[in-house]
Amino acid sequence: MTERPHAYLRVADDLREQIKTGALTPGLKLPPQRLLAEEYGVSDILIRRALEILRNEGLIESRQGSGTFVRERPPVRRISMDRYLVDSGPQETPQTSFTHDAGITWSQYRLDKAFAWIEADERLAELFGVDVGARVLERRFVFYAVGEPSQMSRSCLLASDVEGTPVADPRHEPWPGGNTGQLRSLGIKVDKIRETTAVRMPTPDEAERLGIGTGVPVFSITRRTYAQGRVVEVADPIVIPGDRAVREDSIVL
Amino acid sequence: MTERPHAYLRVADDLREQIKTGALTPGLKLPPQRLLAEEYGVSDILIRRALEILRNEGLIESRQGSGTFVRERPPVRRISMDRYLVDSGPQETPQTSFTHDAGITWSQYRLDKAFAWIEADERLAELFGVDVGARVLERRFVFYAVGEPSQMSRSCLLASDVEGTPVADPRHEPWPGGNTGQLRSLGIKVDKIRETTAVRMPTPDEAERLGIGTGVPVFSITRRTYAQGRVVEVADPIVIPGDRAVREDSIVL
DNA sequence: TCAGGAAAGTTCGTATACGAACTTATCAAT
DNA sequence: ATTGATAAGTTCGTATACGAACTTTCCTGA
Repeated sequence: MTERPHAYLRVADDLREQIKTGALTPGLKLPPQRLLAEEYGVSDILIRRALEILRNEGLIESRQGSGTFVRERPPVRRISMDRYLVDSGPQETPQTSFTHDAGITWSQYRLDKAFAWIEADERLAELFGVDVGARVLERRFVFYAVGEPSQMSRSCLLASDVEGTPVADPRHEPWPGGNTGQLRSLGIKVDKIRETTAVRMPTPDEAERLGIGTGVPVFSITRRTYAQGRVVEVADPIVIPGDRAVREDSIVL
Repeated sequence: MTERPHAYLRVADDLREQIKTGALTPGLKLPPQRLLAEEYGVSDILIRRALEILRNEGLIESRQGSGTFVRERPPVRRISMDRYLVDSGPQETPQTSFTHDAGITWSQYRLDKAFAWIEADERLAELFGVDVGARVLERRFVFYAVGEPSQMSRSCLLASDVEGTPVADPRHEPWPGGNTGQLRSLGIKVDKIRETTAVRMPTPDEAERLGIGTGVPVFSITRRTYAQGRVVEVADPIVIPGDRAVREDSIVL
């Protein structure tokens, strides 16, 4: 690391180094900004800038009125397209794509849900391949694994497919077998799933619901579920905290 | 968007909105901070904070002594595992997985490279499935598409495979057909590729090389290339700016 | 006409300062 | 012993201020 000309960068570099090497261990509380300013011999505003940089990098977390802490690294969850195989497979034990990925059992699983009938806006209509204004069942979920929020999503189904069926009834969630299971109960056989994965910073709302700092990036996945050549389900977006998940993909040539 | 209690967030929101809606078009120069401060009726330091947020989001770019400009939005690049099919396919026109993804021709493609012989550290050894300390050819690349840096990576090959071959000679980069082509030239037939995709904030170094703000998240991909059941190449990490790329994946049930 | 340099404009680094908002620790009163 | 109020500690929002470093414009002089 070459000598930095700017004091706040030097401070940031130094603290980052200490965190990376483990001199500052996760969960540890940093000295108050007052002290840091004194130690480094710079004004408080430079300390604040340095801390903001580290906060953006996801290395630290500030709690107002309490202090600044080195962030804990939560366990990693592996997301793979294979999870959709369990949805459609035999159901010895109840599972969904989510429980599969999170590596948890049905009983450690919980979700918040909110159903609504809406009209497809431009984006949704394009994803579905239907006209704008088409009636759609919008289902918003927040998934918890062992109490920790670890995924939220908005999943949509066409009213023409599900209106008046048990699938449209929130009380049946969570549904063993997940989306694919639900669709199968309607006689719709899912044959292809496409996902578009983007990465971005969370909205303030997402950050709060997922219990992450606003400096932690997220996966934002758009999923299209196909059956007989048409789109039967659209999830847009599926939001997953980036600090506790990785995608796994493979190709055989 | 609800009313924000904090002035600098209001300013940032307002400017962001103007950029998103196109009221401020790419390339345009913003009013100087002095004027902005006056317009919004806040002190200059709040303007600076607001601008820093937008800079981190990759929306604007400040040139010292000159002004602050709305950034040009680079086109979105789609990353899919399909790109590895090109590598191994017939070579009518030279291509690599990178040119395929970026949707560019060979001539719009350029890369910086740096080769070195190193000894495998713990992580690398585990990825390869060899002993720590094994000799490895480390190749660092920065890929440019139409002049814009859009990917950087560290790709490693085992010395036992490549030492003394043309593949180990930097002058042969870029190699038509990419990694797979190189390995084929050594008589190694790639049969499987696995990728682990994480999302995180860029290191300061990565942000600089990729020309992104430190607030723009990146894809960090670890790739393992297999042939006959062993790992013949490891790319760790492949770093791709999150503001100009999305992953595309699909599964057929 | 052209080169050189000064002047103006601009972002950026940095300091001091004060109070608001929030959390934690302390201590007193019931 | 439990509760409730108070104080201390801490981050955060915000203001003013000055000069450094850099870029662009413009003017001067040959």
